[in-house]
Amino acid sequence: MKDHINQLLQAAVVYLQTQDVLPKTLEFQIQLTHTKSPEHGDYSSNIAMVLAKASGKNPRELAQKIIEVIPAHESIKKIEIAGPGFINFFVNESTILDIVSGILQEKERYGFDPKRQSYKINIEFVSCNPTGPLHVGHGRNAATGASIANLLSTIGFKVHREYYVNDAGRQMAILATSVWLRYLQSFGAKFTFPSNAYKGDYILEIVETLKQQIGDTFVKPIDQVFIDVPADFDEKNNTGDKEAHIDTIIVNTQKLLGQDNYDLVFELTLDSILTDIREDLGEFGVEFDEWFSERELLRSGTQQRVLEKLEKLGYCFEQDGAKWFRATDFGDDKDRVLQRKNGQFTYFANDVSYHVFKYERGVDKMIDVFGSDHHGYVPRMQAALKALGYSSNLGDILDVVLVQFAILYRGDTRVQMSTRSGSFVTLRELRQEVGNDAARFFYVMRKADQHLDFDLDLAKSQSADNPVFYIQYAHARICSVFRQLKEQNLIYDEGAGLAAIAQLNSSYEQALFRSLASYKDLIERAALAYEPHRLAQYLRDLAHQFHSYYNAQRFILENGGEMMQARLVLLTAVKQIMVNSLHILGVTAPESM
RNA sequence: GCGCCUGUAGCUCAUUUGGAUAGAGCAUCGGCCUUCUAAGCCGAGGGUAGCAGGUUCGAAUCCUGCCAGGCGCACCA
Repeated sequence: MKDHINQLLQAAVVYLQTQDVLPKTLEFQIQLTHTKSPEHGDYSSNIAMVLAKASGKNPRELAQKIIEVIPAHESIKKIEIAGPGFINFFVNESTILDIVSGILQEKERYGFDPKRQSYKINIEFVSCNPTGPLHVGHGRNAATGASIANLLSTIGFKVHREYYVNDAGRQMAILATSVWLRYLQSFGAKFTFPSNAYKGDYILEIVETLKQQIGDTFVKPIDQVFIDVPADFDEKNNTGDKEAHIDTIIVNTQKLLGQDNYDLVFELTLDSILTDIREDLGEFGVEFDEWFSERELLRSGTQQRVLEKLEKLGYCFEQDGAKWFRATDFGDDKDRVLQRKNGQFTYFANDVSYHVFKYERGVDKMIDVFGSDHHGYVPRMQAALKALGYSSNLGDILDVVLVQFAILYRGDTRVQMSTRSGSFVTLRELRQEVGNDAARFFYVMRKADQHLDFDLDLAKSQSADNPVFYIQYAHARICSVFRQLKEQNLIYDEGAGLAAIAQLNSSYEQALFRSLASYKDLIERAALAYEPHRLAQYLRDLAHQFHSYYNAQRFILENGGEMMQARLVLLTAVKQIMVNSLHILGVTAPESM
């Protein structure tokens, strides 16, 4: 319907151009929106106001001209000029019928546009270092990324969900070493645990697994571990170097264990943490198509290839023995090192190659979901891809979604999170406390780049204050109506309901129709803007409209008949849209509560 | 110092990418259950959109300058 009105307007303006009412050279774009209020009709366009100046007419006058050349159409009831020059379209009942029957037929696929299937979108999210369990910050990234991915695939795009596993690098070496040090402690070794090592309880669990496999065979004398190790950082005296301290211990660890045994500890540690993360996310309803390993990337040697390509293009230079990328040529505020003077590639170089990897798989769009503390990193990444000449017909080849951290509250008091002590609030703890549904919903109900106050008490509360329960309750009530229907041995006749749908003309029903009519448009906008919070907002509104309707009118009528069937049809459509929306957000739709 | 983000009702936030009278929830006050789940509904009060300019038919939204807060400015990852 919307497309149709769009075409009518387009044709009208072009026609006026041929009649010299409007300049022929004029470029314009029709804007058509769902209206906020019923008195403004169903769709509204501002085109007359936009073109008023160029036509030399006042907006209302021009609007009148446009309306005059729009041919009569069966599905448009009337067209009005309102306010400063809006053109408002009122559609008739057949449009409502189209929308409702469309929802009933297409069900969970409603809103899916097959034309988009040829577009491949790669979305990378969570991607946190496998050095420990996910905490509540990662949870928001996971919920946001998953919801965006669901939105995009719901409207038709081919979506590839990917987790980049940072399993190379120094942090992983520190982790594996931490495990071995705890292992030694468990056999009675006495020493001060390095300040920069990982101290979480999960390390102890990994140690237990390790011991089951290898017993005490990896035990080495503790004094050898600390041979030639520089002093650790001392907070009191502000002396020592925690980085040099741990790095030397890592070297000693590898020497004492030998490569094979060290690898065994490393792999076991990595595997155990990745398994945990995978399970955690799985339970949270977040699935990935691919877990891409950084080590695989390094083995592929792509960095060298990327470096050569950038060099050939003339975007590299050498300085102080290192190879640099001229990022400032592409809008970054500093040039960036790709290869250090010791020959090692930087994390940035690896990340560029990773994106090259993704691009070469044949994607039309890459999306990265980052914590917003990484925002400084975005310009250099985009600069590199621009330099490599990557483009897309979906706009920029890389879009970055920045996700702000969630701040946990228990009522009014802020829950302190500290990674330093090794104890923090994990995603798993959060899920256990408030449940998956509340967590998924709360994470995305605010704009991603906005700080989120996550109130644990509220998320747990089973009351009106809690938007998740409010929405789920609406769904459960609809299910309950149909249960009652069955108990009373009444039949739901969809055909009869659809035929009688024009009888639904109360303000409650009209409001619900308007919401249903705008759903498609809403998920498209939410998907393309990467803004799942809009859907959360929509759901709350839809639930509210339903609850009002529920309180005002009865659905199961004593004499049954067309009116009852028509209302049941409306409820079925509302229920379907609720289920679809909740599914996108990863929230369940319970049939009873 | 430079860069990015944010500032909307007492609180937490929306505002369909510049549209019509800036809307929800919480909190406060007042009503509605012998009828499909009261985990609900209806009503009331509450606003100079940080401040000051500018752009235009029209600004919370775009531009400039201040003020306040957050984050980032590594041959770390």
